[in-house]
Amino acid sequence: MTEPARQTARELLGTGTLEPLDADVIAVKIGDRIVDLHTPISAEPSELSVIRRDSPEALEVIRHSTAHVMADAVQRLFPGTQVTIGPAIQSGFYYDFDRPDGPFTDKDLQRIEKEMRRIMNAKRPFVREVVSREAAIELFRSMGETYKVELIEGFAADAEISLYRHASPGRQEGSWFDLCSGPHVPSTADLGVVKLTSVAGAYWRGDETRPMLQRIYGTAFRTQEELDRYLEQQEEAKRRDHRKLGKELELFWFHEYAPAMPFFLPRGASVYRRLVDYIRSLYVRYGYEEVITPQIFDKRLFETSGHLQNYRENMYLPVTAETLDEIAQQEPSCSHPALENLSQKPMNCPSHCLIFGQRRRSYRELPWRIADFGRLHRYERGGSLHGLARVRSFCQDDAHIFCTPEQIHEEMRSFNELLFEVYRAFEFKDVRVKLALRPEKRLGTEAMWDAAEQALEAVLKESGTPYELLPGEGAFYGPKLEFHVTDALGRDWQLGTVQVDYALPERFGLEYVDAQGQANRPVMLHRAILGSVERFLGVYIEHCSGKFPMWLAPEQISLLTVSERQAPFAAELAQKLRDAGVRVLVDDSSDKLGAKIRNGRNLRLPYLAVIGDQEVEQQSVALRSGEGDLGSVSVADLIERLVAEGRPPVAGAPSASGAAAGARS
RNA sequence: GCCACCUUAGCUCAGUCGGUAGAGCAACGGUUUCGUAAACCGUAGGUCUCCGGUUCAAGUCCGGAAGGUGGCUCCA
Repeated sequence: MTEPARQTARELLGTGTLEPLDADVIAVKIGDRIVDLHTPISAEPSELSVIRRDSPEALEVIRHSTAHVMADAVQRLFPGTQVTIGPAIQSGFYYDFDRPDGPFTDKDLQRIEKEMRRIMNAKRPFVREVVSREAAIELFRSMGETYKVELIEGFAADAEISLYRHASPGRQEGSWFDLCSGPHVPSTADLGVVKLTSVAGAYWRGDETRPMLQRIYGTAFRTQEELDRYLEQQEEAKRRDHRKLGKELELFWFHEYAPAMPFFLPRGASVYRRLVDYIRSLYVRYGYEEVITPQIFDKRLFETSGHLQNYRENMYLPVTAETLDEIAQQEPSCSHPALENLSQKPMNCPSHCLIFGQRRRSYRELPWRIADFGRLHRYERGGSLHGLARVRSFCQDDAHIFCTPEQIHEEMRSFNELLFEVYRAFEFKDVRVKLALRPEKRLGTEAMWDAAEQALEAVLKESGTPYELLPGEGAFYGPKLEFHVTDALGRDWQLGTVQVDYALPERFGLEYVDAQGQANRPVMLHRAILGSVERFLGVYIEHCSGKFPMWLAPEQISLLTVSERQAPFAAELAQKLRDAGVRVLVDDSSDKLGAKIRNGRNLRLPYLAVIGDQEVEQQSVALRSGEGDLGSVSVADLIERLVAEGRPPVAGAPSASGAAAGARS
């Protein structure tokens, strides 16, 4: 900060070497960094690009400044409330407060919003000020802002500490200020429209051992039209919500007697089964075998695997009546060890280790890929449950690959190919890859973790896949590659995963005999493509808005009669279609045609076929799809068409997405 | 788990100041036999999530529980 060349962007822009400063300029960009007009920088004017109020980057700055105005309003209305942090986020902004009087109500939000408008209407400038570390700590301490003091104390020794002030009506110029690195708009006049959306508790620094703060979420846009468009998008997201569609389309259901454990109704079970069958069909090509394993195990299994030591809080520990009686006899106040004699499995890997160890294994058997669609139970905390996306009872398209260390690379490559073939088939385009590294609670040596993490990273680098690192997020037995997609509401969910594991084979003492007759330890890869079938279905329902493609739809077509006279023809045609393997409904109710079409459309059926006297006469149907009227189609053509379109992506002739991988196996 | 909010018919939702339960859709019965997004008439459907409290009286007010919804670092 002693560098003499430093000037603010406002000064640089004023020199005439760039575009002249006008009222629409709210910040500049240097490379990827957004810098406001208040902050001194050492840069040449040529390195700057101007951010105007209508540039996409401006929104972030506007929202951050709006968060400041909100904090100002809150402290005016609720004296004694401490401010903490308030960043701009993807869809708006939030600010966390410590309010001694407890949470904010919806009424409070309205008052705050009103106060914010008053402050914004005053149209006063933002001002940046640099202070020394000592002065900053002294300042915030004297104000009783203990969170800010804690923040400053955590900064690097050489960090520049800045305050941002803006004026609010009835106060001295610049009297409200906040510790902040910016960037901020030049003036409150540059802000747009604001809407406070919700309140929520949030732990200080996301740490549940720290105080619970009150978070207020809001969003801000340049214009009312933009805000309205955003609100409309939110409405659309709600219409696609899989929990809503699950109910409307009678796909699945929950009952409080089995919290977070879905019941799949006939229509949902139909889709579910087809999903699993599709994965099974791929396993044939990719060289997997399927096993079926028990549900409940003696606790010794999970002691061996380490689950009881590392995963206990997520496990269901079933108790039999007999066990309960024993407990009652031995220990009236109930003892834990007895309760843990049996465990519901939370993962399939331990039983697969048992199977591997069932007999002597040869190197000729490796890589050995065993798949399992067993039902798993995991106790998830109440607050994290969400429709089908996070449940306590589910099944994965799970498989474990036992192989030699040399085979890891090829197995990873082949899995990657399989996974993207599947994601392409479901038309998931924005898949994000994350590499989760060793967690605090873990098995195995550092050398094992080094090797495993490197193996995963190598495949990513080789294929040129962009990825993000997640330190500390790996499974307790190995690092993970995670494949993430976004739901209709913008939430991020992990679907597929692949994990390299040296630890479990070690704990189970697994061995294979190599070509020299020596015993060797295999490596184990844990992998899933859909991840949990439940979650996948939930995310996919939102992805396709409940309009399942032909091969997944519970019913592929509904035959709609115009009047009673066509009922025999419809019944006859339905039977022909069923004989050809088509899933068909008949609507020969006394509803009028318009109502039948409406009902069929609301069910998101791929096809509707209208049958009136004319169609009976011509042995045809008047076909329509989600897109609209497709005209008259003969019975023979209809059957052919539905059968062809109803095939899953890889069952018969390879589709565009299946062709590349079809060469393998 | 923690913070806030929600829970009334199968679904979506009304229910005023505390005075004893309503609509639409769906279901069922009947009438209608109809040509591209909702025909008409009628019937039935309720432990107002559960437990407790206040009150002459509770869907409504208070406390607790269960289930659900949003959120719990995208770091000043």
